[in-house]
Amino acid sequence: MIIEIKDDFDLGKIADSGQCFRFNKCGEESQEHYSVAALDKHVLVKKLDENRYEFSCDQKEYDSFWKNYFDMDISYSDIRARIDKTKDEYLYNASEYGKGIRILRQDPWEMLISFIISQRKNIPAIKASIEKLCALAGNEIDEGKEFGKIYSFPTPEKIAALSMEQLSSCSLGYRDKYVHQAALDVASGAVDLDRWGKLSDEELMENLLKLFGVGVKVANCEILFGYHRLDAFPIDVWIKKVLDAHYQKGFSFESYAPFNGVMQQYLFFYSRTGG
DNA sequence: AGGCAGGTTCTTA
DNA sequence: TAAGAACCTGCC
Repeated sequence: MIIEIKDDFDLGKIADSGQCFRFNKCGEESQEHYSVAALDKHVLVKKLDENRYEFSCDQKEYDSFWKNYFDMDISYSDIRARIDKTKDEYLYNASEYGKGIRILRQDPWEMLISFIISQRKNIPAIKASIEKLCALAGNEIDEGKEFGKIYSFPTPEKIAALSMEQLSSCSLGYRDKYVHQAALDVASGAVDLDRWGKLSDEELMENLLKLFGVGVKVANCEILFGYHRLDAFPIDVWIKKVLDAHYQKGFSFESYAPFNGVMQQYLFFYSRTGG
């Protein structure tokens, strides 16, 4: 089905923005489209022209899932408009360069595991580990003729039931015990990620930091990408370089609240692939 | 071959 | 309480 999207929406930039790991470009140059997997859903999205996109799902699934996943109720062009070129030219340039990025509304469980795995790994390695984990413990949700089979992201119960040997086979390295413990915590009910969504920012951060293998950076990624709290500002090596090089007097968080996380995405994407 | 990659935990003083 | 080392694995 065809969807008209007028706000910022660039699949390639979203794919490279580091917030999602099951987003893949496929097809020929002229027939380019993106394969997107989230939890137990999968869709192909193809750009037809400036504002029109073809989704491989029906209207019902778009309305009930993907519309929310792509965060279509928020205007990212309005958020970009808050940036004053005369006050922060670097951020302005980053936002122009990253125009089209949106913060996806992803699942807290999937994001928690994904970002625990992400530590001290590069993006291709993160994606490879997640795909192995999905193939090992997820369910087949799409036969994926041209791009390989697509599996759902495993439930906490499924991961909790894996042996350490099976987890190791996903190239998790020393993170295998973190993933295993997180799965046990959630499957047993000791950790209730849905309920955590109702907590204050401070309480949510406090709870996340108690999890084995979760430090400040991973917790902030979970808050921003898993809970879609757009003011969270994860500081990784790339953002640290940006802050050191361009913000010695400090980044003006107060100017962009409650959307500092969106600014973080522009800075991250710009520093990695642009200037 | 040695260093490093979207960090966190563990060990020392 | 705070630095510094250790950590899996894969890829230059």
